[in-house]
Amino acid sequence: MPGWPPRDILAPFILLAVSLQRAHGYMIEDSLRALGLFGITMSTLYRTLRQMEKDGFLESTWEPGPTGPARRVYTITDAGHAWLDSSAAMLNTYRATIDRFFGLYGGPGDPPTR
Amino acid sequence: MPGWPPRDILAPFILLAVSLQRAHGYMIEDSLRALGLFGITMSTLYRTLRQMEKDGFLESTWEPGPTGPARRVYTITDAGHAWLDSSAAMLNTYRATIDRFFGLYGGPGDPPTR
DNA sequence: CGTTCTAAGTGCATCATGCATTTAGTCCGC
DNA sequence: GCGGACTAAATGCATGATGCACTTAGAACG
Repeated sequence: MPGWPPRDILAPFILLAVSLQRAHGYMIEDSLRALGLFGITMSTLYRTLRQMEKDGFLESTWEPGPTGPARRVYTITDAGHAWLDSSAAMLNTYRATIDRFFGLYGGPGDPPTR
Repeated sequence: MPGWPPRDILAPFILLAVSLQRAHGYMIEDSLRALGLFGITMSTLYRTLRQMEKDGFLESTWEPGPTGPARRVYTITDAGHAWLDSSAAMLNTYRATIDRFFGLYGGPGDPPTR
C-alpha cells in the first residue's frame, strides 16, 4: 500500500517509542514495526527525527555503539511529552472516526472484533 | 491540523457514503463531515472523486438539481464495492495499530473509553 | 440583462515521500 | 596497514498529493 502509514501518525508513534526508551534510528525503526507500522523508509524516518528535533520534541547526542559507527541517540523533551499527549487525543478522535465508519459499514472485511 | 485527515482514509469514506446513497460533491462533503472527516477541501474532494471514477470505483451522471446548475451524481460500482471491502480490512488493521499505541501509552489525553 | 448563487473544475506553489546514492566510521581478515 | 563488508545516518532528485485562490458555467430572479 503506497503512502502507508498516514504521515500524521508517524510522529506520535516515534514519540511514544522514544518516551519508553531513548533510542537511535535503527532501534526506533524496530519499535515502530513492533507497534505495527510497516513500510517506513529510513529516509522518511531520519528526516522526521531531524524535524522533530528542530521542533524541540526530541534531543539527540552522539554515542558510540558496541559495533559500527556512532549513533545519534534521541531523547524526548518536555515539549515532546506535551506533544505526545495532544497527539494521543488526536489519535483518539481518529479512532472514533474509524469506529463511525464501521458503525455504518455492513460488508465483510474483518468487522470490529470486540 | 494540517494534512488532516490522512489521505488513505478519504477514499474509503467516500465509497461508504456513496454506497449508502448516491450523491453529488456537496452532498458527499456533508456525509464526510457527519462521519467526522473535517477539513476536506472541495478541490481535494473533487479531484479524488474524478480519480476514483477513472479507477472504476465510481460512475457519474449529470442530473439537474432542484436549484442551480446540474450536478455530477456519483454511484458506486461493483469494483467500488470490492475496494470498499478491502479498504475496510485496511482500516481495521489501522485501528488495531492505534489500539497498540494506547496499549503502551500511559499519559492523559482521552484514554480509550471502552 | 446582469447580479447572485450553486456546483464543479483548474493553475500554481508547496510539501512529503520513495528510491537510489553518498558519506563516514568500525570491524575483520590477511 | 589496507581493502572489503557492514552499520548508521543523511541527501539529491523526481514524483505525487494538497491547499489556496481563481475560473468556468448554468440557474434563478429581479
